[in-house]
Amino acid sequence: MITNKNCIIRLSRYKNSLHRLKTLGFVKVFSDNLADAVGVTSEQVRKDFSLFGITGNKRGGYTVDALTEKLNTILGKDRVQNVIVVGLGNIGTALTKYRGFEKECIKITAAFEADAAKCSRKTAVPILPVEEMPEYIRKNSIKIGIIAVPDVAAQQTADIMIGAGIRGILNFAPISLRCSEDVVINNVNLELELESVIYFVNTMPVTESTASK
Amino acid sequence: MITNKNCIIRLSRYKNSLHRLKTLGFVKVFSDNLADAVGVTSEQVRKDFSLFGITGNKRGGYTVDALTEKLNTILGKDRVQNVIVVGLGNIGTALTKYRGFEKECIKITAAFEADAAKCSRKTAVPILPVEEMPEYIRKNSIKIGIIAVPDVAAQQTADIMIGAGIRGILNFAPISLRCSEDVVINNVNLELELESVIYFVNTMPVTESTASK
DNA sequence: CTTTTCTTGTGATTATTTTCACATTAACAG
DNA sequence: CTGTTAATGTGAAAATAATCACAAGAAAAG
Ligand SMILES: NC(=O)c1ccc[n+]([C@@H]2O[C@H](COP(=O)([O-])OP(=O)(O)OC[C@H]3O[C@@H](n4cnc5c(N)ncnc54)[C@H](O)[C@@H]3O)[C@@H](O)[C@H]2O)c1
Ligand SMILES: NC(=O)c1ccc[n+]([C@@H]2O[C@H](COP(=O)([O-])OP(=O)(O)OC[C@H]3O[C@@H](n4cnc5c(N)ncnc54)[C@H](O)[C@@H]3O)[C@@H](O)[C@H]2O)c1
Repeated sequence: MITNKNCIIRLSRYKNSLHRLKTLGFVKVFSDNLADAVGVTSEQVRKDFSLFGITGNKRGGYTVDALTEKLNTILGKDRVQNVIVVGLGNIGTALTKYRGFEKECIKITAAFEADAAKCSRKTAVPILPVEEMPEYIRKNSIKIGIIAVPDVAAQQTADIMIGAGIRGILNFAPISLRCSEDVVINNVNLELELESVIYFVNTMPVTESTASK
Repeated sequence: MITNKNCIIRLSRYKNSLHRLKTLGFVKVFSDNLADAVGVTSEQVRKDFSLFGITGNKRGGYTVDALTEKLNTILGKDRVQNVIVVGLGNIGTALTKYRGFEKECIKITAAFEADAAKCSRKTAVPILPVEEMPEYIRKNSIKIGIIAVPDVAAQQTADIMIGAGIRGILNFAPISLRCSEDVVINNVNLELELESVIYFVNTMPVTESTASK
């Protein structure tokens, strides 16, 4: 089984690039084209494909449509993936309003809030009281959830979600969630991402091209 | 020079954990404590410290205050880091409103928008016309910027930012930005992060503890 | 039909990151 | 003061990931 997250992320990027290449009129692509589009080497592209048994034509490259379909199947984009959001603050709202998920077969079916004043069943994505979450997860067999609650509430929220059947979590709270091995947790810590940029900028040697600016 | 991003992210995590441990009354910590808090091994903690010349006491561990200070210095948290945001839509607004950056010495000093209707010099963080951005960057020696504009505008925005002196970018647009080697780009692609969770959930074998749910 | 050209697919190699294993030493107990 | 214990610090080893190098085969050219 492939456990390399970077590899999966690259597959997603290839898929996105393919989409752009198709709109440019490409019918076939070479590993070079994808490599350039994504910013990796062509060997990396072929190696990634090789891991998933994706084959092309010697000298003929890959058919855009066939490749797209294979990638979509691998990435679960052949069917709609239902996702819930917990915590309708700044981040939760941004995600819920974002229209870009639809075309990726990701559907935010409901949001859950502790603050009753923010709840409403009339919005495009219903905002429900967090107490209803476990039942909702069970009834709708939801497997993926996004945590956008304050850090102090995050672990408890995760426990409830997992208890109800959630198997994968995208977590925006700046803490390391603890859970059993069979649940996937992907932590997106924006402060850390920014801090890492800051570190590298402060550390990087000043070169000719940046010195005078 | 350390180029391992994961290592820098771990340093940030250690720093955050230290803060929590201190509020719990810890004066000294062992590599074990930090390892547990962050979810890595204690060897990893010591190895990371070793790379930066951080030393503790045999049998005595590390003094919380001294360690915090060293980490803060390495991570550039000994002084305020000024950052700008470009694109005041869903994500840009969420980041600009977020109060958690302050305590991390990260200050969003201004936001820039193409839509004049969204601009205002009276908000807590001024929202300025994007035309003013290059001048602002130069005048205030801004080195770090966040891109939260639609994908089609992202590369152009990056070019303008870099041209004016920006050295590091946190990019939320779902495209691979191209730039010279001496600029740090950290791409946060939320769709990809979610897709990777979806992939692993769909792929992971169903175990005893998850089967019945 | 034969040769040349171009691109895939992958084993081998190299590089990077993590883990192991243990020498070292400070603190403590007796 | 001496032995024991519990931690650090770091080379060596292992695991993981990326790159290299090239055989193989399809398409195009001659
Ligand atoms: N906004 C950002 O730019 C940003 C940046 C970095 C990290 N984060 C992190 O992301 C998370 C969300 O940030 P935010 O700015 O959206 O916060 P926020 O305070 O705006 O929103 C949190 C929301 O969660 C709700 N909530 C609280 N407890 C809950 C519970 N138990 N169940 C359901 N809902 C609950 C609150 O009512 C609120 O609406 C936080 O952990 C924050 O640290 C946010
Ligand atoms: N919101 C999300 O949850 C989410 C999720 C995944 C990816 N993204 C990506 O993040 C980026 C921002 O997303 P969003 O939802 O905030 O979009 P949005 O459309 O809400 O906001 C974009 C903002 O940028 C402004 N803008 C456009 N061109 C500009 C320019 N050249 N200079 C300055 N400002 C400009 C627009 O006026 C708008 O206010 C997009 O690239 C999107 O694909 C967002």
